[in-house]
Amino acid sequence: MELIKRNTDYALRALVHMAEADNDRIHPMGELAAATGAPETFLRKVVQKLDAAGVVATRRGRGGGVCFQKDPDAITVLEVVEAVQGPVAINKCFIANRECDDRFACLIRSNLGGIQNDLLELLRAATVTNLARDTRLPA
Amino acid sequence: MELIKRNTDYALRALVHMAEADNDRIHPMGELAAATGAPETFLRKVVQKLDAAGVVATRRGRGGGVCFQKDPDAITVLEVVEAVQGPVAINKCFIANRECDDRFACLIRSNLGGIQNDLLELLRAATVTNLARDTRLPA
DNA sequence: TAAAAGAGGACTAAAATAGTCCTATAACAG
DNA sequence: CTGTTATAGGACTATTTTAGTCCTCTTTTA
Repeated sequence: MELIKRNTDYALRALVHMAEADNDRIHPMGELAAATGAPETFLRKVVQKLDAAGVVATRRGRGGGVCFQKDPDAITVLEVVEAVQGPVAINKCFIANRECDDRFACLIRSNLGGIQNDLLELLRAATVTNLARDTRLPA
Repeated sequence: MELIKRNTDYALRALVHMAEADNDRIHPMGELAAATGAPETFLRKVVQKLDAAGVVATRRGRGGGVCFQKDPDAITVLEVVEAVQGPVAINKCFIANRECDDRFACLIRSNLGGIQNDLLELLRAATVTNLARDTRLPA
């Protein structure tokens, strides 16, 4: 099981690519597709979600494309994952704080709830800028 | 996205149910299916994996069923998840330490690697006994 | 006003998840 | 030594999620 699906992976790649550009220029989809290795039509959908979440802004027409709407410093991995994949949970019962319908779901709540919180905290601690910095270092 | 799929959920429920029994008796599949709400034929498969992983032992024939092979104190959530669902990873590139084929996968490695480790650590910290204890407490 | 670019919806393909079913094998009671 | 109760295990099916495509529409600007 992977926490990060392909769409989020593409999103992170695209954001890191953008963060690595010296200036905060606008990046056409075609460029992002080439840089990330994602099919352009698919990446479009991913970027639309980042747009909806206020992470990036897009412009149509000639000279259009994608640029940051938030400072890459302030964009967390959790934010990207949630924007692109939807909510992250340790178990179904945690999504949107849905009420549990039996005691077993609540067993999950009581103890695994801590794990859930810690996991989200981990994902909140990493930002696009972190990732971009690391990428520039030698392997 | 849920970290814990239905099969693991059933496994945890069954193990907690077993841990709650006063004696370490043998539990027939039918009993476990009733206690967990899982379809018996499906639960069978799940338990087989727990057996293969050395978490429980099973006996066939009259009076047969399932019992702990390891102390429930020593059975971690990570162990159960891995036994039933397979490896847990933050991204594909982490499964079985597979080599990355491009720098983006390695971007994921360098920074998200820490998250991966922390996540596994979280799952290692919770045991079946923990879950069973919590379940007995009032909501 | 035509070319370049993203928006958005409907659609399809592939893979993972969740289960079912059927036959075989083991253990034990009588 | 055989019938009954129980798990083993493989093949199969259904459902859902993930991944991707395609086509038409709108926006932008040279």
